[in-house]
Amino acid sequence: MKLYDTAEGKVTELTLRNPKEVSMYVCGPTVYAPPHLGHGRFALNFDILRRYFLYLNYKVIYVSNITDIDDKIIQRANQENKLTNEIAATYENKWFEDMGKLNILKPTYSPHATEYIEAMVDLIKKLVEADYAYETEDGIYLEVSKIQNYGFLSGQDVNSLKSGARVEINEKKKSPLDFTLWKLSKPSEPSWPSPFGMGRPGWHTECVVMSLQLLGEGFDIHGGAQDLIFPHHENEVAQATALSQKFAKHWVHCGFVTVSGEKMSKSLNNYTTLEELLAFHDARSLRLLILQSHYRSPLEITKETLETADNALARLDSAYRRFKDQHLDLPDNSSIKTMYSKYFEEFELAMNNDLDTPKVTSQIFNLISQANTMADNGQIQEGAEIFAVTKIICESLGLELKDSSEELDPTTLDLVAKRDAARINKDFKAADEIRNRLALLGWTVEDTALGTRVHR
RNA sequence: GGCGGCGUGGUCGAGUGGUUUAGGCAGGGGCCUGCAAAGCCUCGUACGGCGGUUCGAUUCCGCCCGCCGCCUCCA
Repeated sequence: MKLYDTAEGKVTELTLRNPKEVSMYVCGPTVYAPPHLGHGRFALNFDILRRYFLYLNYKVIYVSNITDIDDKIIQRANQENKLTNEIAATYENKWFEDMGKLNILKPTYSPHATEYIEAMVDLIKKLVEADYAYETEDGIYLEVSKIQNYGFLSGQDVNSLKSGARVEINEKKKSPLDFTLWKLSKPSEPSWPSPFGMGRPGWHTECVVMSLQLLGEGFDIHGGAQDLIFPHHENEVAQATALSQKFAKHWVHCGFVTVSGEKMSKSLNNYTTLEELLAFHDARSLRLLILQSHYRSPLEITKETLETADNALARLDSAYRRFKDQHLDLPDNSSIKTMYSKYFEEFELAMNNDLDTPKVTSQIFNLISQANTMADNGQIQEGAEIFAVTKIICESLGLELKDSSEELDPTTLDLVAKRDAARINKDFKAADEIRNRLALLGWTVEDTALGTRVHR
């Protein structure tokens, strides 16, 4: 399988530490606010990658951290007059609630920063002892100039980094590029003991410690969104390098969600929360929309693009209803895979090419057309089998198809029955009136050879 | 200033050195249907600009224009 590797700047063959197992670390959220579409995208992109490994029968160890202590959490706690751990708990719950709605698999491990403080202190101690870190009046810093190859991940030349481009330079540091390992706390702030004084760990230290501890040296994939490449991931590498620890083998970064061409972010205040989106759209539409574009490209997520995805999804669901109603005896999934191996080969070929999910969605819609055409021509069984292929592919990407008529309530069922009766009596006026009523209730009626079908 | 990326038909969004098309959505026409819905068939010939390489470039190279990202916390 080929994946783009940020460090190499090109698509390369993915090699695994252990041939049957994939170890991946994906930087998780800092829990101080509800997740927005940008979070949804990266979580979905990496969920899709993970599920594809599962489809290929790899064992996947998926680690994604929860940053539950940092400046923003403290700030939020102060604003709301709450404890930092209350804020963290609230938004961690919100995170997993929304992730659940998006059908994102839970990480194998979700380590919390606050559970790894001792290990972080140990790492910082080693860095200080090895003379890679120094102390100032407000904390411990890593001295970047001592790191060989600093900048290799992000392709940055240390000398040409424009320090202080948009932020004030901290005069206490030896170099503006040096970054915090341990931040000494002010009296009112949450703090943990360390040989350097009471304080809290720097963000970049968290991820190195937790990834190496849970996955071990030389783990396979480290992921995140593109804004983490520099300095966050570069700084993680720097710490591992300083301690001669083998770090991630392969770096995967996904693109941003954009709003009118600009990055969606908290600071630009142009974001939409996942909750807001889910109030008006099927969560599956977001997944489909994300599958239809490449994970490294910027993606506009708007009312219009989501409505488009809603409609496209309806096409998939409608095929699902159609073949489900036939009540056919279909071969099991593994037989389907054998019988229609060429479609699965096509699927894998696309996915193996740096996750070409847009090509896969194109394949999915072509298969749907093929299945429908067959069924229209009386080849119901073959059509249903082709549809089964499609369904397996969709589900392997976390896209579940469903029949909304399963949610029918008795009142609606009664209306449907009355309309059927009217139609049998050729009382089309009455039948159409009922159909209009159903439409007002949000139900669309389909009269099919197998009876009346109603769906959202 | 350094590094990285983008500019595709009404729209979203892939991809590719050339013969036949990504795909979705929207739209036109048709079949089917009591009418619809769903489905099927069908129509629309696009790749920012200027050069270069080539038998041939949207696809490679150079330059230019426009846009965006990172160099601060950021998914």
